[in-house]
Amino acid sequence: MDGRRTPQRSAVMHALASCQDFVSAQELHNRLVENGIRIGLTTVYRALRGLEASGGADVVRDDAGERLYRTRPADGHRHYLLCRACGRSRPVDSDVVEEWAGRIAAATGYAAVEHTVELTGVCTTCQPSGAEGEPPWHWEHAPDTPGRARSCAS
Amino acid sequence: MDGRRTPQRSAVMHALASCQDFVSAQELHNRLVENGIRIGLTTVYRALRGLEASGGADVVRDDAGERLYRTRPADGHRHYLLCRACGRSRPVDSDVVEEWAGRIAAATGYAAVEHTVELTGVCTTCQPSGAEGEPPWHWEHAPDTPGRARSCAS
DNA sequence: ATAGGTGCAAAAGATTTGCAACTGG
DNA sequence: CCAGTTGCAAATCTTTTGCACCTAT
Repeated sequence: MDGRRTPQRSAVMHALASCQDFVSAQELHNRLVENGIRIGLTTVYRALRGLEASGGADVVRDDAGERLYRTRPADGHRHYLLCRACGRSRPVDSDVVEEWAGRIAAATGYAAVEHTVELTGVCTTCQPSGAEGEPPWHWEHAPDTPGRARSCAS
Repeated sequence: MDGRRTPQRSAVMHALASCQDFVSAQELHNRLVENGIRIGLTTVYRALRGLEASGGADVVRDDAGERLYRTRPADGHRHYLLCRACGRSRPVDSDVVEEWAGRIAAATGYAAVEHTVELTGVCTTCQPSGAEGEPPWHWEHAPDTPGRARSCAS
């Protein structure tokens, strides 16, 4: 029901797991190839889709509509706070929201209520020290590519 | 700062406003054309992009990554609960979430924290009466197209 | 053996962009 | 007038699919 075990899939799962942040299918594919792993982009997409379906990964969409994946922590359902500058993400405590969602469901009578919650901001490391208030950049793709400089374990 | 006033833009704004639910640029374009309004799809996209930028409309992405727009209520920032069966949406009280987001921001030190919150479920009208528990459909595109039957004011 | 997996090239779709013609103020 | 708009066609870009070939089990 969940598929066969193949080197490619293991590679994708491992690559995703070793990177504690959200990555796009294409980024993941690049890394795999750079690390000498022969794998097709299509396969990466399929593997990620499988993970998503089986609940093994969380997904968000960046502003451009691209899907970003991240291995889901063992304890299930999670929401994240992403840094718009460096792309790093961290799970946040979302009990309040879970309850809120449940209350809405009860109050409205809607069935099978699901929710999507995403937080984005600029982490302390990325904040232009000294500059108060809002930073000049406005949630576009980073000027050059500092935002794509997600290191992970390569 | 917000552009020139043209019949096309007015048409888009009016069409969007007269439809109290989320619509895609393409759907909106279809309706406009069906109503005898000559307008290019490109223009609809541009008008919606403008509205989004000026805060005149809220945007969500459906499961296929398509952008759906909805006129934003006069009182600003809002979150919605969408029915996965009929596509209808309703604003929900999200003070709790707003506070929660603020708290997270303060606790983590992240700056300029923004949030995205989407709730989806099956409204009472669409719930298969008699059938308890989870409906058989699993958040795919509706079997045929009952979900696209958003009436609005045509 | 054989159902499932893989990868290439091509298809699909939504959104954007180049550009020449048009128009609100 | 003329900067801002429009709309068509063509370009982008991510994700999916057709298909022939491979490989875990």
